[in-house]
Amino acid sequence: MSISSYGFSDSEPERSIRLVKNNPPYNAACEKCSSRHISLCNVLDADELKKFSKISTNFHKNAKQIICSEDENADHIYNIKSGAVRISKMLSDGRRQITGFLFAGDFFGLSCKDRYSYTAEAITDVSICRFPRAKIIKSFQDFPALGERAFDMTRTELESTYDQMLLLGRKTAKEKLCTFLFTMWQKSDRPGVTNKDEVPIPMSRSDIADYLGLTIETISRQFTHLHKLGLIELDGAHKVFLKNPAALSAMAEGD
Amino acid sequence: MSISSYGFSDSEPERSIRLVKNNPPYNAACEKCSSRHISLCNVLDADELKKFSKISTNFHKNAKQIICSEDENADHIYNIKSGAVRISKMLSDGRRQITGFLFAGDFFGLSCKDRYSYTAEAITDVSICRFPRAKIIKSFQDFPALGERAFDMTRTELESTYDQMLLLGRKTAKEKLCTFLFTMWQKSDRPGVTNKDEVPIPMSRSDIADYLGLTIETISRQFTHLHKLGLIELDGAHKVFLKNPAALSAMAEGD
DNA sequence: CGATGGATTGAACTGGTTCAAGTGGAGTGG
DNA sequence: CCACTCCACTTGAACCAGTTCAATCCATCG
Repeated sequence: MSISSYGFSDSEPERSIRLVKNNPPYNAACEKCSSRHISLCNVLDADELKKFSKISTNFHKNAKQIICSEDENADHIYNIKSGAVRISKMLSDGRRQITGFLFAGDFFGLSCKDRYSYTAEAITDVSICRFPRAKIIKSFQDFPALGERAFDMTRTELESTYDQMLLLGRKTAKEKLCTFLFTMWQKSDRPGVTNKDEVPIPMSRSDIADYLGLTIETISRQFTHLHKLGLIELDGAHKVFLKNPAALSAMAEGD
Repeated sequence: MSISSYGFSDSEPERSIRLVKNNPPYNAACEKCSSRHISLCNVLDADELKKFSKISTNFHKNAKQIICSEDENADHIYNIKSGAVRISKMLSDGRRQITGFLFAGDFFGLSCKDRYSYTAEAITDVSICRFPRAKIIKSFQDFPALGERAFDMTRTELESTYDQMLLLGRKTAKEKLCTFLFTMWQKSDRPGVTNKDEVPIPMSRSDIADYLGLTIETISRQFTHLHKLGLIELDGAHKVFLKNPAALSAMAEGD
């Protein structure tokens, strides 16, 4: 990617990948970087990558551990190498909104303020790559393509929050769950998932509820309802098979 | 602003302006640019600004006119010079979610892929500055500070969509309206608004409803309710006086 | 002055919540 | 290997915040 494009290429690979299954996997390992920093590093050549890697620290977190907290100093930027992370905000009385689930290849922490405005927690055991804020900013200077890439990903993230606002504000419980399941299905074409109907659901019902603005009971009832409609099969609480992705997608939009 | 900061300055003027009243006005005219492109151009010097201005086209839209539509080719990026604009998404059956209201100084169209993912419509008569997409991308190359500024504003916008997701998913009708009114009050410290309690509400009840994920009836009832609590005074449908901004703010967070 | 259309108010209704009672699967320890 | 515990998940039933439907109000405008 040249600097001139500034991330505004007409073709938008990561968008189409999100919408169409069986394209190159959304979260495939970076071809250049064994650490799977696909999102950020796939614009760098081998030499640049070597330099870039030096500023990072790799670490693990077990499921349920906090990676960073709301109001903490925003000193680091994180890139997920494996596992799943939830990003959430809380009201003082404990009501929670999960703003997104992140997977291998996604990054977070690139906030515009000096403190994080959200909490990031491991859903599963995760492997994470961390960059000091100051150093990655320097890297954006050293490798302009990297900054462009970050900008590009930020714009993609912003677009998807608009979709989520439409979901939260205007969709019914059934439409919300259909949207969630269809999106998870689109993202599920990655290493370790062989059956093309199978969708792993790493998060709890409580997480899904807080992501969709519903309660766990409603989530559970809607799962049962979709099962009775023959649209999904359930295998425990964390594995779903989509029997008719097209119908699910249509239902997700209210059709 | 130097390129090295890449928009990640520790101090965040535009954020604090959003949160604290009586700071330098959020939407003040750009000191360098009579056209009030404050958001984008205030990182440019006079010469750069002159060059930058050449790629833009100025035009007007009357209230209720469409500026750009969902699924239209995203050929332009827009900067609002005066007036108010609503950004919305629709479901096929007509349910609408307004993702944001934009005012003088705000820009939009930058997050879209090759097609706009939302519709922008004039709420009031507006004066707008339009940049061809390809040319503004070239400008980001010519004036790196401009690209950094755009990145910075995009991240700020992303942060505020997280707040809106918390509102849509987890707040009650009363909390939603309090949040809306308090935010409008914070933004209202601009030319033309003299009384510090006065908050102009340019949008209709229907717009507020679609922004907060409610119905017009609920909006109307909550206005009446807040009035009965003595927190606001109403002067017609488009002017509100906040009698106790602090209490309104607390109520907005559920306290 | 009547027509128009947004805003308000009232009353019935309902989708989703809340509260409460099961169910089932994974882990533990005897 | 079974019994026991734990906890996430499911299911049921009552409830209610916000919607829906239906008047009515009221400011603006030709």
